[in-house]
Amino acid sequence: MNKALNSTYHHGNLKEALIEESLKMIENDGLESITLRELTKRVGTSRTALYRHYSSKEELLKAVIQAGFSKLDSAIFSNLNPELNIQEKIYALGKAYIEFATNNPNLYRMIFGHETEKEREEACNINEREDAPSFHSLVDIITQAQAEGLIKKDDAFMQATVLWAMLHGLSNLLIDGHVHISDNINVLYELSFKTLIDGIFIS
Amino acid sequence: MNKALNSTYHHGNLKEALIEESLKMIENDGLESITLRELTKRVGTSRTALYRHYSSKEELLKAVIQAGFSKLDSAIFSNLNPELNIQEKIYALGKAYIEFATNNPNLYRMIFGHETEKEREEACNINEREDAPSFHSLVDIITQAQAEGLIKKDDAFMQATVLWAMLHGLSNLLIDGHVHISDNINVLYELSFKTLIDGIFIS
DNA sequence: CAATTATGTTGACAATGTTAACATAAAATG
DNA sequence: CATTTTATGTTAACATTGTCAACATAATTG
Repeated sequence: MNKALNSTYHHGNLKEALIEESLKMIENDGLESITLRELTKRVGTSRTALYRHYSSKEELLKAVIQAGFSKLDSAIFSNLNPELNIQEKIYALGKAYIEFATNNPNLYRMIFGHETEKEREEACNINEREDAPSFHSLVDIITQAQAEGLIKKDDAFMQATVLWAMLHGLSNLLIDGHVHISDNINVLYELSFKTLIDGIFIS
Repeated sequence: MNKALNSTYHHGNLKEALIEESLKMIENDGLESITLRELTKRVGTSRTALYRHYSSKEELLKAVIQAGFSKLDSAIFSNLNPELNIQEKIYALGKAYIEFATNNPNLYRMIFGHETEKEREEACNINEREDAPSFHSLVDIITQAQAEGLIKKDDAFMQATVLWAMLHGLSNLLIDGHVHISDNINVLYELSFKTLIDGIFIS
């Protein structure tokens, strides 16, 4: 920032600035609003300066997605009170997840929805993705809960996936306007969590 | 089709043909592959002919989305064996849902993921959307199940949403490559359904 | 048949991502 | 320190794309 006032032929930290500005634009006006010309204008460089740091727009957006995942991760886990018991932890974590999605709808949609065909194919070939480090934490929590006899003994990875699917689905339905219960999000989440505990069916 | 060989200044059923071809292109090469020039070339008209039927590309895609939802609806409900009991019905319906998504990933992603900002805002103002007529059927099934004492008495709309969220989340995770269990989809679905019945937690 | 409407075509334009050629600063090297 | 190399930024140009205006042709209506 100390260079901001000088005559700066070199920006200084263009690479990071592009991501920061992209995040802002995405959340303010949606992914569509990101055009290289507008983005670089806001950052204060010429339109093509970013090609020194990213080989294409796609590549830049990939980096933005990674940054977005980091934000999601930290939103979920950084404020997690360690004194909670496991059930409370999962409850809080799920709630934080959905709150992140509804508070940052454009970003959430982007990080989960914007993969190129190529990337998707790659993704299917690679067995370990670092998409969601938080997912591994979730598996750990569930494993621990199983050990403590709180959660049914089953494939913890699968159980984590079921939980994630519920949160992901709920988030998407909410932010894409398929469910209209703006003031009842809590009620919906409560029921979801209750379902996770007991199911919907009467057994 | 009888006009296909004539010198056809007028296409005949361009409006529908555009949707059909769009659906093909989406499923073969993804939404990105749809460019008006390519689309109209395939259909056999000039680039701008479609403006006599749709006011913009967006408007055309909206129609495609509607067609996509119809396909989803019919995939879920048209093959639903009426002799199944309610639990089996919900199981079958959920399975059909996920199979549709995994068999038509690009289309599924599109119908749920491609809303303009404007549309989203509209969506939030309108209380009744005809997105998912199937959703209403689902609410009905759940209501009926409640009456028969099979499902816990709670807000059926909310319960349907929870179920939908699970299916939607599962579908998205699978088709976007966030979960890598290509051959274990059934196992994952089984666990999801079991969770719906009994929950994950030990109570 | 004449006139009106519906539908299709052609040429042009602005916006966008990208590349090539050039410019300038910073870093490395002697 | 001087020079060379590398990193970073700029400008001009291009192909692609969605869209529009003006024109052309068919279908429909009177």
